[in-house]
Amino acid sequence: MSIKKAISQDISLDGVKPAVTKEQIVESISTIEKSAGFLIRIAELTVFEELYKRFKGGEVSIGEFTVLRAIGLNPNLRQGVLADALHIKWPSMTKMVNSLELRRLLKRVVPLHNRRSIELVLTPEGEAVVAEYAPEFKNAETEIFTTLDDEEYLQLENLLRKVAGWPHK
Amino acid sequence: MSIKKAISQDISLDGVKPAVTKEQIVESISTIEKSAGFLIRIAELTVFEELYKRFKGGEVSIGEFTVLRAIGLNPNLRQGVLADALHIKWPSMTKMVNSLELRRLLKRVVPLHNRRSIELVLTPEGEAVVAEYAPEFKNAETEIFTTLDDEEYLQLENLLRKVAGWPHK
DNA sequence: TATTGTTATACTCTATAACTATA
DNA sequence: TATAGTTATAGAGTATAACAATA
Repeated sequence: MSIKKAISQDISLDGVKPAVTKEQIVESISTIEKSAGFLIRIAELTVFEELYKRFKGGEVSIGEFTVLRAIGLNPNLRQGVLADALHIKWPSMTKMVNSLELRRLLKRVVPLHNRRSIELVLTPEGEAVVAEYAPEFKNAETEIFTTLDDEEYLQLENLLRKVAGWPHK
Repeated sequence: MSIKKAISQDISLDGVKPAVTKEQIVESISTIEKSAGFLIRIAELTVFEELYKRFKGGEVSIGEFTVLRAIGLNPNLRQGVLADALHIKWPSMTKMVNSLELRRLLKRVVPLHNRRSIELVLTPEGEAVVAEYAPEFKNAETEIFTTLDDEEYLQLENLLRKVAGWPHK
């Protein structure tokens, strides 16, 4: 149930005055939301829930799609570098890459000049999966950010880049 | 290892030309980051990692602190309303509240006018925990958002509110 | 019959440390 | 000795459905 639905139901509960009024909730929100860190968490969950709807039951998870797309954009990206860039722990990345390799969506390549390292490339099947789900991802984004106009979207993007330590304007 | 360290190590690897150059990484970042949804995820992980450092080994987890603080700000908040507001599933909230109640940090109160519902209030011990960790949380925020000036911080806050569907300007 | 919360189960994700192979 | 990745393990968090109590 959504917070909005919960609130509207609460304030009309059986005609009895509720313990928590809409005004109290909004007040609490105003207080809690002073923390941008908290808001990032809530926004992230909002994004996840929207993406989850579109990816569940599909061929790849949201995380797997993100990894595959990153590899598609950066063929021969080193596994550890990719893990660090996406904030995925190395053991988790190993497991994910194992699974994706078993499903023939990517290949591990060991370069001659440094046989400790592993580079990742998509198979044609992997590229097909990226192509298939990219529109879903895009549509989810459109849905998530409907409340922002173009300028606000770009502003948000740039501010988040700064927070994450990525290149920005 | 941080992405920056990984990159700097990679490009100077044994004096051998690496398969992935810094320029390629930056290029990939520029492409991937077109997605604000993805960036919210990365920013959220950045926030989490900073908070995690400060909360690990402590009396409460980050999630528990967030719940306790919300209850402190909103005494007698209904359990389900709180769960929805924080995007925590009801079964998870039940388990967390069980644990917090066992540790005497909060109390469940069943109101007379609706004995299905459960209201939450902090115990004095719970209030002490909130008071103890609130500065840690604040300091983490300061650390996380050093790259933003005051105006940018407020902008980010407002944009995230819009995305999350919370009240905004 | 709808609401509120709990239980049970299975699954994913994560953190951590110990390990192998290579440089 | 340092780097790159893997394995093993234990814990936290989540989704889902079935359940009980109350309205």
